[in-house]
Formats: sequence, C-alpha cells, structure tokens
Amino acid sequence: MPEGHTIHRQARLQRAALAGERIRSWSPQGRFAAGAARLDGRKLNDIEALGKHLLYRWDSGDTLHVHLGLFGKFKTFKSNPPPPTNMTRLAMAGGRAVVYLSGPTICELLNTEEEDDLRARIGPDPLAGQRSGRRFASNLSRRRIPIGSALLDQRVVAGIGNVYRAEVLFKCRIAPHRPADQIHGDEAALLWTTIRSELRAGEAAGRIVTVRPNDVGVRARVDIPREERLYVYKRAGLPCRRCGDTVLSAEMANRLIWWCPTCQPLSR
DNA sequence: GGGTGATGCTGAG
DNA sequence: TCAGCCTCACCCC
Repeated sequence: MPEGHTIHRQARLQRAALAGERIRSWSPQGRFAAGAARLDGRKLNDIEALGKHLLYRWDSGDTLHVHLGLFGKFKTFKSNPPPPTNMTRLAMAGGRAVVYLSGPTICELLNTEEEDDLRARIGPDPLAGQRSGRRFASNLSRRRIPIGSALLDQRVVAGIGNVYRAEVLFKCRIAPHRPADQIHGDEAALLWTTIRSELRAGEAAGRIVTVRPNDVGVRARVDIPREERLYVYKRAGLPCRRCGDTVLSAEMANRLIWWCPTCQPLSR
C-alpha cells in the first residue's frame, strides 16, 4: 500500500517503536542475511522518509535503505509477535516492538555516495516540510509530458503514486492529458498545496481518503465505505461524485488513470 | 484451491 | 515499450 503517505507514517511509527535502542536484526528469508547480521545489535538512531524511500540510521554509521515497491509491507507488533515467516526479508526487534518487513523492492545498505545519488534523483517531498512549491512548479515547466505522467515521475515530486495522481488532478480540476509545461502558475501552486494536504491527511489516517464533507452525498469520515473514499480512482463508467458525468479512464505512463471530462476540461 | 491484479520501478531492447 | 520482480488480498469456482 505504499505511496508517500504510507512511508512517512511508517517512519513516524517505527521511530516511536524502535529508535534509540539496540535492535536485534535478522533475515528469516535469508535474502538480506549479510546486511541484517551487520546491523544486528546496533543502536538505531533515527528513521527518515524521503518520498517513497526509507532510510534507517544506525550508530555504526550504516544506513539501511528500504523501498516497498508495489508489494512490500511492514508488520509491527508491540507484544506477542508471531514468529516471522520465510517471506520475512528483515526482522527488527527492540524492547518496545518488533517490525517485520516482507516483499520490498529494495532492502540494502547504502554508502554515502549511494545516498547522495538517491537524494539527487528525487524531487521535492511534499511531506518533508520543505517549502518546495516553487521547485515543483519549475519541474513541471520543464516537461512536455502530460501532467498525469509528470506526477508519477519521482524526480518531479516524490511520493505521489497512482491513486493520488488521479485524485489530486480531479480536486484541482486539471485534465491529466494537459502538458505539464502548460500548467499555469496558480494551478501549479494549487496542485502543490493539494498534494501536501492530501498526503498529510493520508499519513494521519493511514489510508487514502480524498472525498471531503462539502461534496455531494458523502460523509467526511475516515470510516466511510471503501468505495466512497475516492473521487475518480478505479471509477471508470460510474457517475462523477461532483457533476454526474461519466468517469473515464485511459493508460498513461504505463498505468491506468481516471478523470471526469466535465470537471477536468482539457482547456481552461 | 487457482487466478489475478495491485498504491512501483528498473533494465534490456 | 515491455518483461520482470516482489507478495498477498480478493474473487471466483
């Protein structure tokens, strides 16, 4: 379930659960055996989220880099952890909690140079607290690709995934096919603030809920049914929650995207 | 119980 | 552009 909000949430929760202690680390699956052995018994100083990447800082000077990819998952147990399965790539056990990681695309130790490379190829992170709206706008202005593709490019903005790209464009009334370099300054500013507030809401809630109170016929609650939480994502053929027109979908940047042709006109 | 798609990304061609 | 990789929830039988 990993867009940027999940990663930042994990950083926050795991910081509270593990940081500041010596951590027993091992790789039940065996695929990270050497790395885990190197970290075993070291003190975990801090965890940093960077877009969809997680960086764990250890007192040995080591940095553990985790990227969940499409399938990666964390499971945290405060008490009575079940034994890890042979799918558990990395297990980290401290005095307060145990965290199991399975299915990550990346689980590796980084040296300084590799970490610099990672930072260099990642765009502004809306959850990192920086004021990077201008950088985001400038990144857009330099791409001729559709805005729907640009939002998935982690060099443009770090942390957006397929759900948020569709939802954020809907909220800002921008058609996904419009070229990124033709997004007006005020639209780019609105996009940035919308991305920030939506990712923040997702981080806090632990799930993606973009539908808000004042929109027709939908409760503003986190516990609303799953199929009412989003405006357009995976709603092809269904009526737009705002105007009733039919939600469309198409492939863009190798993934499906959904939009309302009335609420998100091609020209503004 | 099998099949499939998924909130991601890379590297080969 | 496309196959490949990682895992599992969900659907259908």
